[in-house]
Amino acid sequence: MEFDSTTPIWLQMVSEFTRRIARGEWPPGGRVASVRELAAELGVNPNTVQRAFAELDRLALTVTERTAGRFVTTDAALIQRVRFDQAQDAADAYVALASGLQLTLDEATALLTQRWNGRDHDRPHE
Amino acid sequence: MEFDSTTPIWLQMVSEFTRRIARGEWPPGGRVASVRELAAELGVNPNTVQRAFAELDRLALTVTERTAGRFVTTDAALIQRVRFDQAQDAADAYVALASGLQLTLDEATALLTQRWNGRDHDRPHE
Amino acid sequence: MEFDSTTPIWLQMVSEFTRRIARGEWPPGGRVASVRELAAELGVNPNTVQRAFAELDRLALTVTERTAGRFVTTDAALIQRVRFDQAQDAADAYVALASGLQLTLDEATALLTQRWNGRDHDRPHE
Amino acid sequence: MEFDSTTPIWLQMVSEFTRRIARGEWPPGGRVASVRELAAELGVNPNTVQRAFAELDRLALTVTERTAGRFVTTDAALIQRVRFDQAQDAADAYVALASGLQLTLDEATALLTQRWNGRDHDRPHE
DNA sequence: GTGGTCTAGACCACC
DNA sequence: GTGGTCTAGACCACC
Repeated sequence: MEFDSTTPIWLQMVSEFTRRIARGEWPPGGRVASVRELAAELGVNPNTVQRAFAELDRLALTVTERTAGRFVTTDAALIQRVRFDQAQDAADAYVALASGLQLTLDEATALLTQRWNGRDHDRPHE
Repeated sequence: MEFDSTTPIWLQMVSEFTRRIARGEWPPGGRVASVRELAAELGVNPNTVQRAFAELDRLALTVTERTAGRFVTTDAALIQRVRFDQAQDAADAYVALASGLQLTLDEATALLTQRWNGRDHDRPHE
Repeated sequence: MEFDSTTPIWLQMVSEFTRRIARGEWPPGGRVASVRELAAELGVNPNTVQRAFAELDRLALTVTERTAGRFVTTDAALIQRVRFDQAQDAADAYVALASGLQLTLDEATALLTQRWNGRDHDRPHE
Repeated sequence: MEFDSTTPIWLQMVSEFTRRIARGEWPPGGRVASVRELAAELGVNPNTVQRAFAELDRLALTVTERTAGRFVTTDAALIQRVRFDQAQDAADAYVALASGLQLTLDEATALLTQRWNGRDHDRPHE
């Protein structure tokens, strides 16, 4: 994970971790790596990771069990809601760009279908 | 226009100006503001703007006429091609995000239609 | 029972035990658990419990009978007086907070009635 | 302001500052002392004060204006709501104590009235 | 080992 | 000057 310098790192981490939960990369009920582990892995201070998780806890996307660690929520409806929000944001971005380029909805839809079907199922690397 | 610090500014300007041409904000055959003007407006060094336009000239998206200034190409096919590339990139981004969220094509299409129809038609710009 | 660190523990125990007698949780004439038992239960040094009871004995709220153990007073008037003091302290605290919040007496009374009637009658204890 | 050691300092500050706003000690629209000033005054680290205000900002009880400082909200309805919550908490505490002492609502009300009318209007010190 | 809090101090943008 | 972020490192409770 790379950070851009215009947004606070902890906020970027909130977005990234939310995305991982929405995508199922961090499955419901699963244990997330410890604050210290993630800090080492991402090359940031544990306090910064802590701050990000304080927000995820507040959003109830993660729950903390004092000594056992931190876990992804098992609230399927909440995860579904987040997943929906993420999808909506993605759709809005496409709408903004496509309509800015003077595409019609039909053209935008056709293009979507074409790119969807032709997409790389096994991208070579990165 | 804001710049992120991870990519050279001139490259970000190439993208931005290309987008303006693709969207018709800079109409075909229209005169482009001078390097000095744009540099002042964007708060960057004129050399940086110059470098961006060197690239646009190379792509034939702009043409420089010694004394008269710099103009957007009138090559409709080229503009169309650029517009198409931009739309394709936007579609690909949506495909990547939506499929990452485990949406089906049908869901992605339905969401696109819904957000398209419900979008702000007269956002106050920003 | 939890202790805060700003006041001597034995003093906090005096308050707590007084409260129990005033509330009737430790009924008049009833035998009080031994110093050792209470110390173990509360996780404190027996000497600390002893000190608290020395004070309760002094206030005549408990009486020690050499061999039989320690008992809550049967002096109904004394218990009544203590109960009254406790109630008064509680009322004073409410008065201080409510008047600090610029409530009128009428508002404070109305709120009291409302909260009294709407309270949990069978809280699961905690 | 004194801190007890059982609750995080920043949380105690949230409570205290909320109380000040509810009581009108920090009037609506008024500027609050800077993070650095408050930290010095309260003898804590500026980061700790910052953390408390992050929460107040989140609750919209304060608003931050980048360079000018931080101000109490002018949202009268919000302040009213907070004031109401505080009063409710105070009433609940009284209800719990009084009912625990086996008082009837009539007794609790009578006691309230008595202590209200007899209260110290000009306490000598502290 | 786990998470949570706090301090000290640096640095940033914005004015 | 203002608020905001981040690091380094200590210390705590809980197991």
